[in-house]
Amino acid sequence: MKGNTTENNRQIEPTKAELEILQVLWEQGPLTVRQVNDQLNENREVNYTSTLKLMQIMTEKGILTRDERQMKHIYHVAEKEQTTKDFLLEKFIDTMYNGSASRLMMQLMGNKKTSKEDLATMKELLNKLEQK
Amino acid sequence: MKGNTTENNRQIEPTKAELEILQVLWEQGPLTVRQVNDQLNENREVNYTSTLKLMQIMTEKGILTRDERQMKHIYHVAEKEQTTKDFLLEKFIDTMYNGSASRLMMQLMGNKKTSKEDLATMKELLNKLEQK
DNA sequence: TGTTTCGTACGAAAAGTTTCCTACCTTTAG
DNA sequence: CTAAAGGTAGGAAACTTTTCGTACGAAACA
Repeated sequence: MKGNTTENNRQIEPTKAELEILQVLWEQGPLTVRQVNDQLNENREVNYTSTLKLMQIMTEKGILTRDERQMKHIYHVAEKEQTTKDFLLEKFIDTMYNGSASRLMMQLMGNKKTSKEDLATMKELLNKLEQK
Repeated sequence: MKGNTTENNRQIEPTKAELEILQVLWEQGPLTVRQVNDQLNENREVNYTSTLKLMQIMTEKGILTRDERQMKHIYHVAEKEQTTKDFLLEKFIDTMYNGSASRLMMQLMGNKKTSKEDLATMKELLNKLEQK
């Protein structure tokens, strides 16, 4: 009931572990499994074949594509980073703030972790936007 | 490695289904399982005992507490709504925007789904904040 | 050339999450 | 008093996600 052939145009929601891999690829561009795995191992211990398997699955799902011309396959992210992030942000706002971006904004401003610099930057951005 | 006795002060991350239940309780205040289940069934079919089980698990985990004085137990959210949302938002910003709130902001402004009203509201909020 | 190292593929175990069946108790209606 | 309705508890099945063992081929190197 998930991967049917007729309606495959819907964004795929990456799992937690998949998102970790996406983050690495977003930051560092197309990489081999070895490179991704090394990167992941900076944070936590992961077996090479675990990362490999996950990236294979992601390729099946269409989240990644790969260049197989060399033995060391090179993996690319299929969608644009922005597209995926837009989708995830939207979903987050929907479930957490009933779809209201300004409600998220309010939360952000009340949050102790949001720095003054962040707030200043936001203001600047809004001003620039207004001038358009 | 999860529910040890010494270090239990860390925020618990609700699963997807758990979040659904939290949303109902956040909106409607303390409720019985029946009430929560009815609410969930407005969106999708869920068996009563599934909801019950989930809420029992959430109680074990400390996400919910319950008043057992009546046969129909009444479930409360243990943490303040804001506390949990702060936590989840922070985690989201960490994984998606490297911890930078203003980067999220930028994304928000570029997003087609963010309405003009939202942007206006945000600006207003920032102005108010500045005056303090 | 033989052996060690590094790569992919695949299946299945392990872990995590969600769903629901069954048992049994309490309350309510007849 | 009895039957039906509605409640909790617990275990196990079903599904999803994550991890890794094993097999096997290609490349590097002694």
